[in-house]
Amino acid sequence: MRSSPSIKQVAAAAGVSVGTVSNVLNKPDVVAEATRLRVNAVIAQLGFVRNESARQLRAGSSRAVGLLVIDAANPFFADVARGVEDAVQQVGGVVLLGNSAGDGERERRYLELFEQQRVRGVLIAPTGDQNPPLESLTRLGIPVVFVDRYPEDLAYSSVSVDDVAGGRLAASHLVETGHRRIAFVGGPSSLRQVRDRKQGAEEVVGATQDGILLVISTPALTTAAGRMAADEIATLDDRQRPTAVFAANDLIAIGLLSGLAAHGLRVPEDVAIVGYDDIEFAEAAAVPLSSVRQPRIELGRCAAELLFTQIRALEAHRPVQLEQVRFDCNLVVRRSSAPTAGRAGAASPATRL
Amino acid sequence: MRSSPSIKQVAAAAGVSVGTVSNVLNKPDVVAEATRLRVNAVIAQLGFVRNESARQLRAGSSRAVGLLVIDAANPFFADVARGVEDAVQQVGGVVLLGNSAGDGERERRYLELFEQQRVRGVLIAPTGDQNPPLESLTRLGIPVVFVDRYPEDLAYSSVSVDDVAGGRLAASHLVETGHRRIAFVGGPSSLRQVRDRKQGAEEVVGATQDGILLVISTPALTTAAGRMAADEIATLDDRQRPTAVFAANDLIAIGLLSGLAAHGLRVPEDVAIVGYDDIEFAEAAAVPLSSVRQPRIELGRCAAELLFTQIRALEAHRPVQLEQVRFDCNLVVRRSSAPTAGRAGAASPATRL
DNA sequence: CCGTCCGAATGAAACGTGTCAACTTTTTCG
DNA sequence: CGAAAAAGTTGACACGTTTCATTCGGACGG
Repeated sequence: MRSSPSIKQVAAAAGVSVGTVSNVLNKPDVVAEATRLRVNAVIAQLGFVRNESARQLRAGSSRAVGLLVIDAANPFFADVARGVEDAVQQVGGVVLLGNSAGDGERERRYLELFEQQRVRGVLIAPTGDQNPPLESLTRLGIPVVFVDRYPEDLAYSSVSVDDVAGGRLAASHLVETGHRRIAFVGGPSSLRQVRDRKQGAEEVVGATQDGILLVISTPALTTAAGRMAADEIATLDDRQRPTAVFAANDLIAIGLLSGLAAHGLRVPEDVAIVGYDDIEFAEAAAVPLSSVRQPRIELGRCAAELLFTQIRALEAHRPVQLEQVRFDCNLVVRRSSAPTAGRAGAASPATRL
Repeated sequence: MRSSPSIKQVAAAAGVSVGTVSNVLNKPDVVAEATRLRVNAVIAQLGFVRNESARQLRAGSSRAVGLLVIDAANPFFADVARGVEDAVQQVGGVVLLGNSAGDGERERRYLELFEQQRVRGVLIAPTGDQNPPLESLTRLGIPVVFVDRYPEDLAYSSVSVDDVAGGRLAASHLVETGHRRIAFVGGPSSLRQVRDRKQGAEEVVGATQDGILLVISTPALTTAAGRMAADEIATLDDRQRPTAVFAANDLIAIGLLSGLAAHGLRVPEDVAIVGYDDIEFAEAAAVPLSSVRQPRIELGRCAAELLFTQIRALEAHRPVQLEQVRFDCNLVVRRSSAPTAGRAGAASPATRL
């Protein structure tokens, strides 16, 4: 057999009209029990599968929500996606997951796809510097919510974490434990997350008398990039080398960890490290990683909720209320940034483990 | 504005017929240049976005491929997904990613969704013991390829790795480095991957004179489950405790690692560990993890290719050739299973590091 | 000048579903 | 028992696109 029977064939086989079959499918309570059972039996027997395209064409709305992330392989976004999926499943929807891989072109292609599919709404972690092309979506009446990014023009709802504060948190910790030569490792700087975290660190380090912040740019937020950055750090002579690194991302941090180890540099004795995101693997890393924790799953779930309220408002023809939700982040200190004997922590009373 | 103009409105605005607009969209070369430019201008000006549902309804085929994995948060499957996505993108398709989370019910729901969407094909890493309900798909003429699972009835194409061999590889290594009390940690046993890996280990351990394989079942292949298994191992007294563990999965292995450390047990001195998958984080783990490496991305890419050949065959009304591709796996030895002084490795000449 | 052929454009017919006013049957109640 | 209300069912139309047989207007060859 090649294709599913249509509603019409089901109707014929069950001896009812197409309208009745449609009702069995969508409003089972308005059709008499006997009829409903008979139709359902025929449906099962014929192996009928409703054609979602036709449904959508007629009904004018899909059940899908588009989610576009920067890096689907990053456990941080995997967790965000899980939060989104949980929330969307609960209301009977489905998630179309796109991976822009930090590439504006791929981002654009996915958005176009979402438009053509007439998704109910879009959740996006934008990759580029300025907003991606979303006008077309809004013209179609498709609401958009930013994830992990605060839209400076406030034209969209958003769920985010204050990355500048996170950067400050990480840098303060390093400064307080006695570090003065600190490096920031991350990139590309087209990512706002990266810029904000760096800025936070700059503020803190700049406020010290003698602190200095080196910046090592990477092409992406991956372990491979972290390993390359480690090579760079290792080539510096002892006086130039930072005693601590703030990585824009746990993947970078983990790459640094193994890269530095390969060069015979110890963490935290020679170089302390603080990462960002507190992904599951941070705790289990070669040296348990200090990291700025974000509520990953909650971030996704909340973004989905925000999207739902917008969708409901649109459907009820009520005015759409934009909303900016900011979650708190907090620092989880582990061994990778533990104070060591050689470098007394100014603000930490206990200097040895 | 609320909804995109239809092809009809574009046609009216451009002073042509709908058929011509459709041609501009799909066969630009059959329409005169002047007309084409004019129509394209109108499309841009009106912000027309093609309705994919309508296209699909009429054309009868979608451009989507369904991918259903057991755990989207597992970096192994994230990499498989990347391989799939690469291949699908190349031919202008899109991927619908589903996460069964090891739950047969969710698996069923996603398959139903894929059917309703009339996806072009389905790639599935089945969760349950027997085959998931795929008859409906084949009835619809939607080809299915198994990923990371060999279908014993050979009713579907598949891309997999010989997990029994992988299990033997891991266990042999442990036996050769002198271990006799070995534990297998993993579950649920409804997963064939788990059963096969265990079987491979059993074969090897059973072939020794004095070897013994403990089995510790876990509810899932997650770090949390690994940590719980570590608790169990830690409560055993020294004589009962295995000197080595073969984890069904790197996530389990990483969980074990941190769990054992929390109980003061050293890896590999007290307990050696070998994992499975060789995910990116295995190398960077607290103790670099020995692991059975699978070609993750290649697995996904190959599965997609297999699916494409089936789709092409179906479209050309040629008979479909099923194909079973098996990739090799190999063992990557790192510190977590390095031989230690206390336990001379029978087959390894150097017993100390 | 006629017949042919060719590129270009047309317009109507599907595709499978949801909707809804209209119709029929059954139930209720005075 | 009959009228009115309720419950159940019908059938035609619309959604936006693709497809394809048809038409149109010229160019070309004889």
